[in-house]
Amino acid sequence: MSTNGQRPYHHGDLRRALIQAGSKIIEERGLAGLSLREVARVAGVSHTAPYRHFQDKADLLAAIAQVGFEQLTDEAGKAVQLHNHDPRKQFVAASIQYILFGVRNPRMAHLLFGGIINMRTAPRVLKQASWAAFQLVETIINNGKRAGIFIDRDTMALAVTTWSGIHGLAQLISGGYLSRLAATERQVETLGKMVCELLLTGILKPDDKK
Amino acid sequence: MSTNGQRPYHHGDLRRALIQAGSKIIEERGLAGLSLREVARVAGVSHTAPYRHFQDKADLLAAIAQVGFEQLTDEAGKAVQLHNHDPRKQFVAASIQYILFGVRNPRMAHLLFGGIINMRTAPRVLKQASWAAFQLVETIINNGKRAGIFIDRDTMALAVTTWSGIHGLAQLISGGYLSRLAATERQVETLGKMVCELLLTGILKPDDKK
DNA sequence: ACCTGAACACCGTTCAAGT
DNA sequence: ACCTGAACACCGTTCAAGT
Repeated sequence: MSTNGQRPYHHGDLRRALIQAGSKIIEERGLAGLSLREVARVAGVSHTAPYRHFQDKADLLAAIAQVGFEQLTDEAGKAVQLHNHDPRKQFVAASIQYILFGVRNPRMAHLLFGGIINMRTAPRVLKQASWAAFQLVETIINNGKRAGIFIDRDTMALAVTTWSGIHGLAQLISGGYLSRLAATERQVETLGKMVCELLLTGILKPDDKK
Repeated sequence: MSTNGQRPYHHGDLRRALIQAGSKIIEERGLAGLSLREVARVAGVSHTAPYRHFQDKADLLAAIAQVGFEQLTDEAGKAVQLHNHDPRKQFVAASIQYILFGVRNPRMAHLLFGGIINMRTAPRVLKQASWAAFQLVETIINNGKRAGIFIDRDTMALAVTTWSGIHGLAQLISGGYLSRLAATERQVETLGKMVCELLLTGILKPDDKK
C-alpha cells in the first residue's frame, strides 16, 4: 500500500526535479521570475526543501547552468561529428549550432554567459562544463591544422579568436542587439555562415596582409 | 536662511543623483546588491522617491546602462580619433579600449550585455546609445574601405564580424572564461592585439582561400 | 536522511497624505 | 511638483521541530 501511489519522499530524486523545474521557469518566465520558493512550488515541496540539495540560490543556478553548458556542447559536438572529414565544415556547422542555441534559448544563454555566475569562483564541475565548449573549438582547430588547412599558429590563439567571434555573434543576436539584421532563424543562419567565412578568410585585402 | 544649507527638494537633480548612486552600487557590490530601496538610501531620500523619476526598477537600470554605453562609445571613440589617418590602427586601438572597458567595469559590462535589459523593448534613448557603439565600427570599416585596405564587401557584414569578435572576446575575458589566458591587463592587451590581427588576416592558409 | 512551518530581514510597488 | 510612511505581497535564509 505504501509502495504505490505517491512515493514517501517525493520522486526520490528531488535534486534533479528542482533543476528541471528551474530550467522550465527560466525558459518560460526568465531569470527574474526564478525564485527558490517558486522552484520549490513547481516541484511540489516546501520552500525550504531545496536547501537539502543546494547550499543556496547561486548553487542551484550553477547546477542549472551546468546542464545548459552540457546541452550547448552536446549540440555543437553533434555537428562536429557529422562532418568528420572536413574541419572547415566542422567549424561552420558547430558555429551555427552554437549560435542557434543562443537564439532558441536566450534566457539560458543569459544565465550561461551573462555574468550572473561568477566563473572564477564557480564549482569545479561547472568550470569543467564551460571548458568543454572551448575544448570543442580546440579540437576543430587541431583537425584543421593537421589537415594543413589552417595557418600554423598557436592552437589557443586560433581557438580564442574563432570562439570569440562566434560567441560574440551569438550573444549580440540573442540579446537583441542585431534585431534589424537577424530576425528569423533563416537570417540567423545566413548571418552566421557569413561571419564564419570572414573569420576564416579575414577582412584585409590579400595585398595588405604583408 | 532657507536658501543655504541643504536645499529643500534635495540636490534639485534627484534623477542624476539616483543614476550616480546606482552606478556606484553596481561597481561596488554588483547587480545583485542593487535594490531600488538601497539606491534611494544612498541618495538620501525615501524609498518611494525614485518613482517620481523612473517608472520602475527596470527604467532606472536602463538609465544607468545608457550612461554606460555612452562611456564605452566615448572611450573607444577617443582611440579612433588618435589614429585619424590609419584605419588599421583605428581598429586595433578602438578594440583594445572596448575590451579594457569590459575588464575594468565587469559589472557594468554585465548590465550592458548580460541580458538584464531587453533591448527589443528598451527605451529609444537606450537603443540609440547601444547603436552608437555599432556605428563606430561602421565608421572604421568605411575608413578602411575608402583607403582600399579592407576587402570590398558589405560594410554591415564586415562590421558585424569584427564587432562580434571583439565583443565576444571582451565578454569572455570580463566574465572570467579566459582567466587562464588573460589575468593581467597587459595580458589582456596582448591577447586583444592578437585577436585583432587574426580578425584582419583570417585563420585560413592563403592557399585555401580559393 | 529528508522535509516542514514559523520567523527574520529584506525586496518592488502602490496609494493616500503632506508641503 | 516633489517627497513621505504605511501597507501588501513577495523574496532568501535560518532554525527548531517532525517522521
